[in-house]
Amino acid sequence: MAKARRSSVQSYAAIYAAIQRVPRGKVCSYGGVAQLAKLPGRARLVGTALRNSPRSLRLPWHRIVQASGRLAFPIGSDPYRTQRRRLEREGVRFKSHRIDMQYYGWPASDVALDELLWGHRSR
DNA sequence: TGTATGACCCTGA
DNA sequence: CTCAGGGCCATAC
Repeated sequence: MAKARRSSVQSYAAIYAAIQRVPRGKVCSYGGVAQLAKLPGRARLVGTALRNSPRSLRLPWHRIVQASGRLAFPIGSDPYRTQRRRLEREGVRFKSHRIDMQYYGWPASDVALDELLWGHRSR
């Protein structure tokens, strides 16, 4: 069976929707967004989608960081400073160019992720 | 049509 | 901590 693959347009939509869900003051990794968009293993696509995202969507793009807690842009670069400023304005603290994902990461656990993916308490 | 390039990630050394 | 290797794959040229 060939893996059913959504068109990139559909994937982008799912990715943007996932990004919109990240709460203020929290951050999510590229891979995390991919999972939320039901595109596991495709973190790279999230970066691509973000890079090509229209300003009109007003996405909270700054809340997407690397799984390591570092920003994807080179330290000191213009976009790095912009993203960091926007995060700090929301209360996200940096420790030597790094964010504590245990503390600021969202969703907070695999269980929380499941609920987001499959809905609350299927029971 | 082939190759290169990335706003990535994980594992293992 | 760094580094390499393998996976991922839409885009650009």
